[in-house]
Amino acid sequence: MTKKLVLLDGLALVHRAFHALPPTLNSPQGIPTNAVYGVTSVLMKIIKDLRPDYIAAAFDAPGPTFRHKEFEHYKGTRVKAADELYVQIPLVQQMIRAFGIPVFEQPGYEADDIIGSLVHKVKKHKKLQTVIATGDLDTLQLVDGKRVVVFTLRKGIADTVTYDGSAVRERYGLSPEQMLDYKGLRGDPSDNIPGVPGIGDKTAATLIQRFTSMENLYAVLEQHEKKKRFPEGISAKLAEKLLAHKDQAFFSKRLGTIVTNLDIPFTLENADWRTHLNPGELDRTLKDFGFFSLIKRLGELKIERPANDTVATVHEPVTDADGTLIAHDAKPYIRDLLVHRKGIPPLLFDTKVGAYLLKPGERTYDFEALLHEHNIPPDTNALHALRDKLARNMQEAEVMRIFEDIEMPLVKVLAQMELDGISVDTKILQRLRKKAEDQVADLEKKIYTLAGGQFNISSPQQLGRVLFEQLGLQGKVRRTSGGALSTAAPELEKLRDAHPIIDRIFEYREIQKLLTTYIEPFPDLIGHDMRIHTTYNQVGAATGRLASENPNLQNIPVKTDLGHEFRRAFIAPKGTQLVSLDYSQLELRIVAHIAEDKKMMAAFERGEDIHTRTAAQVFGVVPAKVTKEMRNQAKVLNFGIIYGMGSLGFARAAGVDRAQAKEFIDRYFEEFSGIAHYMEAMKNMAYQKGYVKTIFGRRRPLPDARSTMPQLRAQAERMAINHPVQGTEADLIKMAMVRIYDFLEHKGLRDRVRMLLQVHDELVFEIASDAVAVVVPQLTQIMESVYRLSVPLVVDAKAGNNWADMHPIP
DNA sequence: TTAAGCTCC
DNA sequence: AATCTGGAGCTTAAT
Repeated sequence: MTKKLVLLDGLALVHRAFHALPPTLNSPQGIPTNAVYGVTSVLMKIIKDLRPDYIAAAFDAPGPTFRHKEFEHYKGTRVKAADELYVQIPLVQQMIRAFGIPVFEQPGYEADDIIGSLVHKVKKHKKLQTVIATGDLDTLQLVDGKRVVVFTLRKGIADTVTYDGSAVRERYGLSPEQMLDYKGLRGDPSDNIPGVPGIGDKTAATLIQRFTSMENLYAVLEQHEKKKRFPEGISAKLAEKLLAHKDQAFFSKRLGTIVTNLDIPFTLENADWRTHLNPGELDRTLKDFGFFSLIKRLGELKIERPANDTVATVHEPVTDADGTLIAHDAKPYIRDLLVHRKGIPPLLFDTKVGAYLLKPGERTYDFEALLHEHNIPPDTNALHALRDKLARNMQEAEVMRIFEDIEMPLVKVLAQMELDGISVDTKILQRLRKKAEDQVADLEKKIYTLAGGQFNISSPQQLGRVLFEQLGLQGKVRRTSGGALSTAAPELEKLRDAHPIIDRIFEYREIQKLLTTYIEPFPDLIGHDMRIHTTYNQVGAATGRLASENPNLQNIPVKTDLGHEFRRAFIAPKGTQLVSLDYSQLELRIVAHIAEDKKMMAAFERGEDIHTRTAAQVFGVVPAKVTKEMRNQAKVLNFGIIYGMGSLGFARAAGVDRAQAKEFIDRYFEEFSGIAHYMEAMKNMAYQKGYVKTIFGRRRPLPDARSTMPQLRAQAERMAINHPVQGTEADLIKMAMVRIYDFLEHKGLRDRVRMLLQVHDELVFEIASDAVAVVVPQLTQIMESVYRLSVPLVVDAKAGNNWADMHPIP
């Protein structure tokens, strides 16, 4: 049996209802309720006509600024009307909840984005039809045949129309995906999407019908541009208009694209409204509003609790064992509680994180798969049963302390960081985009000239042909696994002197990367709060590190000039400072501690530059005699150790021959014998026990340490050497994050100090300017004393108005 | 979907 | 003869 999910676009329905009904309706308390009445009426019509099994509502979250239409509306002349509308929103939400329907809002995003993400999320359920109920047509791009349709109000609230895939084609002559191309050209004034000036409904539709997409349209136009003869039906004037506003058109398309990857705490269970509906409460709510006619209509609907045959397994969060909140992936749920300023349960048991601690490195921790793995029947008790099983296994694996003291308290911290987001200056972004685009275009031309023809520079295959065949460049270039000569940076580096095209390719790649990965997608990722909200994946990295996604804010460029300029777009809002606190040489300090290496410990104890000291030891000179080159080779050596590098790898990285590399490494292990011993000990442990662990007990299973395949075994051994170091680093900074959060909460500083980002050994804060001087030393102190190692932990503090221009704080 | 490439720590 | 330093995410081209 196909089930039906209805997604309500809350604000769109409110708008329609508000303007369709006379503003004379008032609650007994005198609050205007015409929109509440209208939405309730529409909702009952939806229930009657569509008979949905599941319903969820999405609202545009109120924020300090609105990016699109709301802001314009608000600024406009209808402030009074807007007030009367906005005051009803909480009431509408109250009414929707009274029907047992969950309400979702996410600061920084529009209801469309939430709906898009929910549509995306339920896609895997083949036997589910999704109906988007809205007052406007922005969501037509989400339509998918008959499986995702849009149900909209045409006029007033009684006249409705449903768009499935064929209805969209019939009405616009375009497929749902093409609605985006259409909008890109046509624009949408109500959404502040510019489009191409002078192109309206008709032209936009005709062009996309004929050329299928904007990409294709522009490809054709640009080919014809040189000949100054345009395809039939496209006048020179029209072509000129289109070409002149190409950037704006693509920007508009992007602007109009609905986000589909938000992490919303939605499950089909919590959208199972008939189960959650409390008839007495609904009745009372309707009476409170004075909607007596609706109470009568409600009776005619004959709403019944559904039989227990839901599509998915029950794993809605539940509150136990003593006020503990049990959930499989609790963070979205916690985020929701934080948004609505509800209390956070003091104890948490996240089964997803538990499963991860027991088996880090799995690709997914799917709830159903875990039940299967642990032989738990998928019934209403499944979540409890899984919790019990995981708890026992965690006790046994001795990871309970990590779970309870680090990972569970961290969930709330991450949820708050994700909600806060980091402020972005879109003007800087736009300026940089122009600059980068110009540079890329310029480089393209130069590369084509040098190559003697056009080709796709981004295609390694085509680039390889140009370099190695057409230009006949030669060198000790490695091959890719596919057998072709590699065009990766270290290989091209070898050809640098052979041809001027190589340098241009390096520049092209750098700028192209910055453009496509960071600059171009960012406008879409910025919420109406003008902030970027990343998501932290707590179960993504096998060593215990966090991963940042959508977007990844842990790999924002820093080394190159252009990358540095990009960082300038991450700003501290007025009256605040961005403050970065990073652990100095954290991984090497951990190595010194775990390996109990006397010389390395002594160097850190004395506050020496560790790479200079290493060079002094290895090369047998006093530190004052260490040259830049020596220090650099020592640095490569130090980091190589952490990663389990061999002599060949070191030779390559340090630019010495193999014999010399071996000599250096031998000297290193002679001098730092503790480290040599540590490495052997970890390989042994992996072989004997099948796992290694951090100083806090976080495990990493390494079954391949016993493999008979040398390749696999060597890799497992390198992981064995690296995990205790990288994993301990992760443990330490996570502990620091929890302590800092508790400190800020306890001191009532949460409004003035926000922890925004974690970048493995660095924390970035937004701090009220007048609090910086007092708070930063306190934060530094917490980080440095988070755990006592046999070497001191040192934190460097920097502050500034953006993430690029920061000055050290003493 | 995978491979190749680049970004970060 | 060759031997690929750990941990991530994201984009493009090619399949």
